[in-house]
Amino acid sequence: MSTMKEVATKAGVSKATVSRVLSGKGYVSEATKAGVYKAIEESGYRPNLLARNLATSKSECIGLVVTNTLYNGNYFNELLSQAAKKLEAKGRQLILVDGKHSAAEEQAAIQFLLDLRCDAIIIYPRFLTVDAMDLIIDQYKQPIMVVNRKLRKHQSHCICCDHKGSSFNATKYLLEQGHRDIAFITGSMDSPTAIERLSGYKEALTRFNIPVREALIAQGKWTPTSGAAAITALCAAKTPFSAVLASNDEMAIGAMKSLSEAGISVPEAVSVIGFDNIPTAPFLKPGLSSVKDPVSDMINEVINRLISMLDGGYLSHENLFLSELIIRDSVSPGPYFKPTE
Amino acid sequence: MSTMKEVATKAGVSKATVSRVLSGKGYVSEATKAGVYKAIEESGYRPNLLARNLATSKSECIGLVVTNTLYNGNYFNELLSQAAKKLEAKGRQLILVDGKHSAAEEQAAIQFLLDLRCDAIIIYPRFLTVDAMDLIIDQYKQPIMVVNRKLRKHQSHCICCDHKGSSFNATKYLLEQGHRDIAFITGSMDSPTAIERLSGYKEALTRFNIPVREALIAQGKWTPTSGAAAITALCAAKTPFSAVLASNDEMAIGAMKSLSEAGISVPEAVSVIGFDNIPTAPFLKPGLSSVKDPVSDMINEVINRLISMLDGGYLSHENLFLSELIIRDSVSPGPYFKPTE
DNA sequence: TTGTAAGCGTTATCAG
DNA sequence: CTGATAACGCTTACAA
Repeated sequence: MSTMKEVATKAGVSKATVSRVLSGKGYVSEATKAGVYKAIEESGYRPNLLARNLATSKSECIGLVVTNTLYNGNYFNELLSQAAKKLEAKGRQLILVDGKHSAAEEQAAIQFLLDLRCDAIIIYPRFLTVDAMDLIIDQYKQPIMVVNRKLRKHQSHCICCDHKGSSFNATKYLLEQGHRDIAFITGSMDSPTAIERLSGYKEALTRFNIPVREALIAQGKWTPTSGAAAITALCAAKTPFSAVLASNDEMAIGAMKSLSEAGISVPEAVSVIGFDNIPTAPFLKPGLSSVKDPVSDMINEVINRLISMLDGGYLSHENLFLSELIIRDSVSPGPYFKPTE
Repeated sequence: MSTMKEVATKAGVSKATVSRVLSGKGYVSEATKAGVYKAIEESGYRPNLLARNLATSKSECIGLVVTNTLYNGNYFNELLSQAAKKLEAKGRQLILVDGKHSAAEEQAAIQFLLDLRCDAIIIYPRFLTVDAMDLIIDQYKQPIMVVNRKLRKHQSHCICCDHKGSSFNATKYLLEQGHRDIAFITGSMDSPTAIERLSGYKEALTRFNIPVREALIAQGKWTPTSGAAAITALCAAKTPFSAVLASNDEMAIGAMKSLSEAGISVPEAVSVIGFDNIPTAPFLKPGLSSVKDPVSDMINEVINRLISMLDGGYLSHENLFLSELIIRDSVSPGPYFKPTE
């Protein structure tokens, strides 16, 4: 592949002139400009970004780090496509790299992006602690934003969804409809999101003076299969429930399947609410109610903030986003599943 | 951030020695090695990948180009997570870049990766023609593999799924079950995949001496909503059908919803088959049959081939993959929807 | 308006 | 075993 030097000699000018033509910086006469373009055409020249970025210490691209274990599910899709579209509109390239399976690898992925001199970085962390991230942000000058985790030190470098609040609201809604026996399916408990959602559920019960019963809480692992299994476990526990709050839509879908196989109709006998709002969920029959996670809004905010750090512009300070409850079918406290009858 | 030179002076050696220690190439005495490591620790040194890659013309990473309009749906998730996991196992980084909205931008994304000196590139094209891609492969020395498109010239640089064959098989299956009035929901017709699936359907009908009726073919756009709309259109056309073949699962799900809202039970009255096998599909009630697209197998093959081009190793030559038909509920020719009765 | 030359941070080839 | 030194391809003062 031909280099700038070759273009230069072919056009009968110096490298510097070619560089000027390409970057649009500095004065170049129209005549030589034309000559340079011609030479570029003829030689099929392509700039070497490594060299360019090395010389300038920039790259016009923004990195995103996500663990490959999260490369599934609607949440990730929403995150990725929003980020890409928004950045496309801002004229920058998004590059996604894999955070793999450990804090060390997640850290390495960030380093990789940093070492590539990405202009800015977005982290959707899975293994790194908030302290580790605070440290990284301290260490490097590139703007870094963290999604879905509340940093201790660099508060303006993170955006969170108030999972606890959303979960609280969903539970409160069910309580207000008259439900008193509400089962809960957790996510993987090594995830902060799962923990927050569980605590929102517990807090709402407490607020309504309803005891938290462990028999009504089943462990899930975010997947449809685990949601189905949770229902099986719940039924086996012989504690009646009239509603189920699942920590995500995939598990809610699995739960619905399991319920209907057990001969329990949804939503007549039991109301099911999930989180995240996957695109096919509204098409389930019977309808699944859902709590819509505001990923797109969060990503928008993240990118706006990154761009303003880069360009220096308006900086909003909204840090915490709340989910929106979407009720698709009537959620009633009606006659419910009583395995002990 | 400190450079290699700083580390070198701090350790009292030359840059070259530090480089040797880091790369493990060449002999370095244990004593100096230790000194270098100590200096690295103390200075928090990080290698500059731009410089390294510029000097070596490699990057230990593999690029993937996909248009952001495809950053949704299960197919993409499967593609991405397989690629990441497989590459993780092979010790390389996957980096995804956005092909955006046109052939030019798709081309630019490839150039970007090439210019970053990615070791190899995987393209899941949306806008580029096969000829354009054949040309690119000619032009650059980096190994490039194209997924889901049959190249004219570089046959060993592409992997395809036989969408026509799969669709043919699914239709054939329905025909063998006794179905004679099979409706078809297409994907977006600007996509080769959509065209192939439609032609497989038509060919199967023809093979069974059944006329292709346009009234039984509805246009979809890959989304659940468009699948639902297609059913509405089909019903409005007043042509009875006993089975529906939808060009993907999302549309099949939408179709099922629409059917049941119209009071038509699935699968008793109508059998529905989709393509691609999304994770929540098995949890739908009633069950959705599906044709599983072998994305993971294809990606595996792509990466194996890429790695062998890079390392020089065994090179298989399987080019064409066929989907697997997954029947989840009985597909019977039973009494069916007769809007004209 | 254009050319020269000094970086950018590595690697790699030679000598020593 | 280690140190100079020349690349790698581009940008950017500084001169001319």
